[in-house]
Amino acid sequence: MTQLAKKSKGTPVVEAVTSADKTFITLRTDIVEGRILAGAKLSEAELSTKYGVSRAVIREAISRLMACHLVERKANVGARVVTLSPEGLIELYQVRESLEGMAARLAAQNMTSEQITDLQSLLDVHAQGVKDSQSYYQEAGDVDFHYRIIIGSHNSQLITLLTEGIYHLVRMYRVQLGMAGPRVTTAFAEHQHIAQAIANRDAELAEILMRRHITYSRQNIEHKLKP
Amino acid sequence: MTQLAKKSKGTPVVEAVTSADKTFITLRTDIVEGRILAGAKLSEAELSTKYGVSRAVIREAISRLMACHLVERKANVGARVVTLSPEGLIELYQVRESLEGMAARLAAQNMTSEQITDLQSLLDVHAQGVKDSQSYYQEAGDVDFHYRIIIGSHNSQLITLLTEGIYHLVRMYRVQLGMAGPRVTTAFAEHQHIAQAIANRDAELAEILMRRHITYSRQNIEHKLKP
DNA sequence: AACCTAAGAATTGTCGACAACTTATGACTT
DNA sequence: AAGTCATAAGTTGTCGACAATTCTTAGGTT
Repeated sequence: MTQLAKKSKGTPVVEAVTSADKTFITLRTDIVEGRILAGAKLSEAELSTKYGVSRAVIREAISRLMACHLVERKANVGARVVTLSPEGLIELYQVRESLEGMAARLAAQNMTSEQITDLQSLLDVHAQGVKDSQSYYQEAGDVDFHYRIIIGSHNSQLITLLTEGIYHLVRMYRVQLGMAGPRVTTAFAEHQHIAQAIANRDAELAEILMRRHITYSRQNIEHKLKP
Repeated sequence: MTQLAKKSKGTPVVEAVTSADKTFITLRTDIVEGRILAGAKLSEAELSTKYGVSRAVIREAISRLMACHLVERKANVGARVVTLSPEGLIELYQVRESLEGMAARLAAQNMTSEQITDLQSLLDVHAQGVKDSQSYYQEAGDVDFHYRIIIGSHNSQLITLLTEGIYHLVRMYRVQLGMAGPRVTTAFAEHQHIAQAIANRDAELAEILMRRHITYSRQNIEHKLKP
């Protein structure tokens, strides 16, 4: 009886979690946070003994990592963590600029007023963090801000694309290439302007500001990479 | 010896093809072209006997279909072809508008002059097809036009996202929702303008025209869906 | 020494069987 | 009759073994 959490009769409280799920999550965080390096080989036998599960489970987990574009696999050769190039990170930011720009536009149109007030109160909390310069929480806060706008777009295709795919990739690139978190202080002001545009339901402006915000981040990265 | 095609010594001419590869491709075309209907269950045992392979192969193929967002799977329940809603198709077109708009902009900057002349000669061929109104080839031609611009963006993240993911989804939605191919005659003129902007290396205009082009397609679909 | 060849080792792909879970069936209670 | 519960049947998840392929290494040839 591994499935404990059920309502008395009807639907389960949480989705069923297989050991492949857990292995996938574990591997994903290990890759994203750099404990498994870029280009590293994912040996099925090795991982199998390490996590105490069969190779089938490992293969399942690797399949999902491939779906996230975090690893690549060649037939009869094996799976490797994707190798990172500075150009690849730039390309990713171009995609982000486009998609998150649209997310901001749709968010201005589709966010509920409750979601908007939540977004603004989130920024109030961040304002305090900026003063105290708690860089760790600012990294998480940045993710959180963008995440809420993505969700606020109410476009499920877009949400899936960004939250299940691109975001993990961006985080991995940042860690692997030794980038610190986002530009803290300046970025915060940009966040405020974006939130204001959304609150005003100004879709065009929200898109422009978000694109510019991400463009700045990209340029910031380009500058660090090619001094 | 299933791997025939090798050079005398070095790298194989074609990538190795596993039976999971073939099963995946077969299932994908069956789904995209509507031979397996939306919402249909993909029973592992059934497919296993149908294609004469083990369940492991079927599971591998289904994993890749999930990566394309063509099927969804719940743990201990099974995989189903994604169910289609008109809203979902609209959402997809919003994503396309954003991504292909960027593709056009990048193509104007990055396409080689050879790629550009190829693109223009493709349109010359299409011009003939429009006269003869060969609707089948125009469907393929539309795909081909967009495909070349995507490739011309030279952004590998974007290329993967569109060609391995979104395009198959769009085709499936179109078939399932009984949409005919794209708006033939008017769309052709739009293609010509986009190609011209790219040839002129006018990135901004190329993006605007492409976004407008896809917006028109979306509105065309919205009109057909809600009369 | 460099290069090709062939056997051996190691890894991935595929298979069939069993375990765990979900759904369907039917008896039992109120 | 409706609902609950237990059992049965069917499906998916996991496992270990074998087959097919790739990589390694030792040997021989020029």
